[in-house]
Amino acid sequence: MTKEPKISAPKKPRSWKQDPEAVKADILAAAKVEFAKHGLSGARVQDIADQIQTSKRMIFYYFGDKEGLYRAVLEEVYGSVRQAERDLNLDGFPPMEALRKLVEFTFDHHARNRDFIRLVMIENIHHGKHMMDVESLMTTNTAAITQIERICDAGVKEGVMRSGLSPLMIHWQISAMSFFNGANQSTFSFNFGNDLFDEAGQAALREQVVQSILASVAA
Amino acid sequence: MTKEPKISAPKKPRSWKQDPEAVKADILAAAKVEFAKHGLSGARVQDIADQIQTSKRMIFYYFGDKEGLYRAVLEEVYGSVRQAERDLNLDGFPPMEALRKLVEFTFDHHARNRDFIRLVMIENIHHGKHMMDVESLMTTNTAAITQIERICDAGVKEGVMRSGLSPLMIHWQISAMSFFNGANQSTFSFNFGNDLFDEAGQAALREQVVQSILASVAA
DNA sequence: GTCAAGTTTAACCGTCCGGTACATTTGCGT
DNA sequence: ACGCAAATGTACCGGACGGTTAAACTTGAC
Repeated sequence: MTKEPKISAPKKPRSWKQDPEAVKADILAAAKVEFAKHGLSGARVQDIADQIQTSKRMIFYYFGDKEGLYRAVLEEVYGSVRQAERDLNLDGFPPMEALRKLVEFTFDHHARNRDFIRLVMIENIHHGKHMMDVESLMTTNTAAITQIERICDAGVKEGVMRSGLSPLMIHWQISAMSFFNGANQSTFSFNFGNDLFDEAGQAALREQVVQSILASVAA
Repeated sequence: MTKEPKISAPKKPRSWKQDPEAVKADILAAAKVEFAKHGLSGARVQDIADQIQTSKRMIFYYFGDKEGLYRAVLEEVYGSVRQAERDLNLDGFPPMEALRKLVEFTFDHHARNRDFIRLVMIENIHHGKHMMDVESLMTTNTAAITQIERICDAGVKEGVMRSGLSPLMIHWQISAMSFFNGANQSTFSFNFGNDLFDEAGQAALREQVVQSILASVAA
């Protein structure tokens, strides 16, 4: 009842063999959960080690210190989000439909990845100072913006969207609402009730977000 | 250069007189800043005491423990926000204009109160568990919603707004964007550049938020 | 078989920090 | 003046926690 160890997928036998990559992956996965749950200072290195079949020592061995581990987690989660944005291809659809799909995708993606949201919240608490030290994140994230840019260009050309739209602002708006939905659920529902967060409420909210974005770009 | 003590406004002389209310207020003000800066586990009780003319001892004397102090801070900041929402009166204005003013007020209010935003972020990290223990916050916050409800009713009656609008969702949307603007500035600007956060960018963003809300309620 | 590099363990250390014990001072009522 | 309770100062404790030490084990190259 008290222990539920192991996270690693079945890879190498690894009973007592050396398999550093798997150990690192296990640590990273457990750390992601633990940092998302408790924040940087709130997370306990010992607790992370306890989650999996390894020792605290190994965490420092592979990641240097607690902040190094935290940075590795950031790198991983942001990397996969950027990848997801690159993979999303909406070029075949008419502009308004493409934009709708993009909003829905973003909304759903945030709803599905609460750990990501929490890690971003935590990083913002720290003024983004740790992600600044992650080399792979130093490049500006262009994929998400150019995606919207293409949609807008097409939309304007077809006469269904206003001209002079700012793809960056549109992305900001979509992110804002998708993010807030997960990030502030606790305090919002405490203050205003839980109606927006059951299944029906979330569906309505999602559609409302879509509508307001579409309405604000329509010609 | 190293010390900048005292926060208390000029009240009682309080050179070495007892003035518990002022001490409590000082502690609360310093704690608000410190918790907003570093989070619950990240904040140091000693640091809070160092900010003002008091000792760590007094903090535990008046607030019991660290979490008690944190709860007191939550109570104070949420209380003043709710008060601000109650004080805002837009009844004299035409519906669309009233809604515009409400959005602008909310956006600006969040921009001005970064400490509040950060404390709410922190409380959400903790799943809102501490605010649940604050009695004065146990009542649902109705003022903000009924305000919007009145505007919507008037708007529908005048034929300038759609019927079937959800005041709760509108409030959610306004909050989402106003909140995100302050909350995620660090990570957003790191990922997508700083254009939205200089003076011109903020003005444009504010207007964009207004426009998208108005567009989504328009008849 | 030997050796070095990589990997893992268990025990440990120093410090930070929330919280407390206890003495002391202050203001007020009488 | 005196007593008493509220308020404050000082010194300290105990445990948690990030990080380290030193030695052992595993593996593969030669």
